[in-house]
Amino acid sequence: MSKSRDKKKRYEDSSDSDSAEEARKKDLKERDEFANRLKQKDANRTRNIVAASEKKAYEEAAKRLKIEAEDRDKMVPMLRIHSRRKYLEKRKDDKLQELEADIQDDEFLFENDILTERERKERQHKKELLKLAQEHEKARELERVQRYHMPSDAGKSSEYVEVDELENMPQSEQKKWEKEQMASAVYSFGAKEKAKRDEYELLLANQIDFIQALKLPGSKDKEDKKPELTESERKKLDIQETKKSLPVFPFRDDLIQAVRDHQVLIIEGETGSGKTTQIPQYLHEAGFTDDNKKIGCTQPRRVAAMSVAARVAQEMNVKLGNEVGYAIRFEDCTSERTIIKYMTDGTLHREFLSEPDLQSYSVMIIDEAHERTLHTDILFGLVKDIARFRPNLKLLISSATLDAQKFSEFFDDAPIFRIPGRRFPVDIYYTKAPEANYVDACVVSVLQIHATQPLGDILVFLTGQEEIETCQELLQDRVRRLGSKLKELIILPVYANLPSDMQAKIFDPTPPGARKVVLATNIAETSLTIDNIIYVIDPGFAKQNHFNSRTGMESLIVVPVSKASANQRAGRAGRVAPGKCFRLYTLWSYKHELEDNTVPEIQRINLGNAVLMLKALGINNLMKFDFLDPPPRETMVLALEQLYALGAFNHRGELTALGRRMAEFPVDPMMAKMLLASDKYKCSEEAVSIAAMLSVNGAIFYRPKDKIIHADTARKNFNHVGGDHLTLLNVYNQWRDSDYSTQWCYENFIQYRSMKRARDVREQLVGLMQRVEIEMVSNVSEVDNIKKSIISGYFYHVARLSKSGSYKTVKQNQSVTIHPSSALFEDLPRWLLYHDLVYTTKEYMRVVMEIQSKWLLEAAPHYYKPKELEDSTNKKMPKTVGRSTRTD
DNA sequence: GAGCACTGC
Repeated sequence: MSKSRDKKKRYEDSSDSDSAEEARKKDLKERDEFANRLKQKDANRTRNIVAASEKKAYEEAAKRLKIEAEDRDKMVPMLRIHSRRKYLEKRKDDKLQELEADIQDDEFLFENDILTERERKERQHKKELLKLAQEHEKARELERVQRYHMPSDAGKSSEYVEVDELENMPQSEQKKWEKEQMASAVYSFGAKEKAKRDEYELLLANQIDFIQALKLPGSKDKEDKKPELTESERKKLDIQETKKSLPVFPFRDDLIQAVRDHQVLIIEGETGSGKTTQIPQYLHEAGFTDDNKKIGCTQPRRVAAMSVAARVAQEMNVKLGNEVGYAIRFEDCTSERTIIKYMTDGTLHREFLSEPDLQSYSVMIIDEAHERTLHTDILFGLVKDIARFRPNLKLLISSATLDAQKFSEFFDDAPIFRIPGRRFPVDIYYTKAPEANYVDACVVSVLQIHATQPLGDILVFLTGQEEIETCQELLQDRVRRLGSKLKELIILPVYANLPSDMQAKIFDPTPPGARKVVLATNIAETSLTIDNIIYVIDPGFAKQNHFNSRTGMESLIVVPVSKASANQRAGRAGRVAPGKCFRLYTLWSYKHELEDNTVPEIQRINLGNAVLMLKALGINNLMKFDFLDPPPRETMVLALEQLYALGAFNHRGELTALGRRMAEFPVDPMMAKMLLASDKYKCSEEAVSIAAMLSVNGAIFYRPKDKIIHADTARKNFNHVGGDHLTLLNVYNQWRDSDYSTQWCYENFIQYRSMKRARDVREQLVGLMQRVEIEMVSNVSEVDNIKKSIISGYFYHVARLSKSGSYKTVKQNQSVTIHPSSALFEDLPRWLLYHDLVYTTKEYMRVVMEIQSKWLLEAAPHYYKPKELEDSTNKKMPKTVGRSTRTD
């Protein structure tokens, strides 16, 4: 800690002369001039993109929604059965140790600091997490697998322990319904199990307080009366009928009035209420789009923004992209005529840079606010601020039930407007004792449901690809052994990295008499909605990314889910009919061990880019920015410190001309700096390609289990002596020379989907380079120049080989290792630049390249002092290290 | 000698 204080002092010492003051003034002037030029550009830019590129946008949207690249099918990784479990086990142990160490570090390093309430809570949360995980392990060691059983016949219902809340429940109808459900469930035990039957009990908890489905008014009569309607007329009528049948419809007039009366309104509504599609239309009909103003609505996901916009355009009988449009990254499907605009939250966040007061909007709706993405969290603070000086701007914050009160308080006690949803009740079952091994428990549960419960598809939530594949294997094996005793069971995996055509299989209708089991990651919690799911199995775990601002290291840990998340999962069973959710943990765990809500993203990630953006929007004191839940102070300090070191801020904390340019790029500040520095080194084409390749996280090289040797050989052909950055450049350039061929990717074990994405990112970056007035020039042969522009951004990420033969990061003195996938894995250059640090089995540097220490002085003279970069290992390297050092 | 939950600009 004292180290960082020294650092700060040093910055100040180096910049307090008169000439520095003048330079500062000049820089600020330049910055403002640049900002003005950008404004001018934006004003001149015609917004009528649709007219020119409507067809293209349509095609692209269709393509994106459609399944991508057929030949990815061939690249599907073969099932990785062996040693997967072992690997998982090993990693879990490591993660546990890491968490433990983290807590110890915390307590040691910050022992004497006065903790804020939040910091104290965070520490407490970590401790509880560790305790939980350890207990989970203990239960496993016991190997006494106790499983819950399916509901038996009604006569035996006294066998089930009723939970207190059930008794408190006022509606006896619920109870009655429940009994009926129990009666309909038939459970038959195997002969062997029958003896044990009495040992088991099912813990039956209360029903989630879901709102009973509203009845759809029958539209059939009316149709019969008017058989002479044309197809399109009937379609129109159907749309009107559907609109009227939505739960939000009866609230139309009250809602419009409430928006008129209040500037900020919190909309509390379950999914399926129709709020996302209807509210913007109501407000449009009520005249909120007069005077050329727009209604905006943000969504956390691209697909949602696109599909909702398409739906609303259809309902309003207009062409998508005209009156109703959407804007997402790489695609702007709006025009000057657009009055209802759907967009992703990140897009609106970016839009703030060119329109900081949202002047063109009369209403802004922030939908799905309870998901608490980084972008919505920042938008909260921004729109709250704007609302103060734009009294005619209406804000609607729409959220699921639990958070509404919190949002209301944040927005100065804004009124809450409640809209019922349309969802069927879901019975929740808990296990009596903690499950020892939840993958096994999932398999057993699936089979029990399949054997005893009425038909209906099953959704199982697991943490990742590995687990899903293990579970799939186990299930297939068991089903095969049971042979024809059971009905057909179709087992389908789904996770984000699965090729889209494989993903699409989960949407195929289940054949009559069969049952579908979908093994999914969190992707099925919000992003994908699968129809006909009646049963949900929830082990209660998920993977979560954590950023440690002290070490700058990221790690992915399996953690218990939150109550909100568990309820969201359960809700997936009640979309088409009453459902059942089997939780593989106890009611006690649910009540006492699960957090109410998932830790918001803003508290878990590196904030470099977010901080730069806010600064570019003129928010000067970020420590006082109005966050709904503020990020950890340390993360904030690290971000500010890095931005200062990069030259985005001057010593007074003001945004510099460089910083203003950096903010234009939707990338990490270090990468933005690298891109801007490429101008000086005349290699902007190369820098942009490298940046694009780095932006698709590590999913470039394809390495199927059965073709490891081929894949590795193919990969080595791309290796560049200069390091992994240049290897990536090689891959991109060769792909480009192949005319972006899919066949080329297949032959070279490269993932086509990732390359396509890199190309999209690259195109966008090139556009932005032109926007910040940088010429695109290519200079592939000048490798040192390319490296120098990378160093200009990433000088913070440097490690040096120590005497002991291991690497230490220069600033944090953290022990790190070259990742085995690196081209330099067997090489041990004295100075290394790494792209990122990730903790998996060890502390790894991913994507590294060799550098010369004198380049560091050139790139960041304010940051490194010559003394710091003296080689303490000037003599020969220890023999054990082997060949080394081509440095300096 | 390796492991990528999920979004998004």
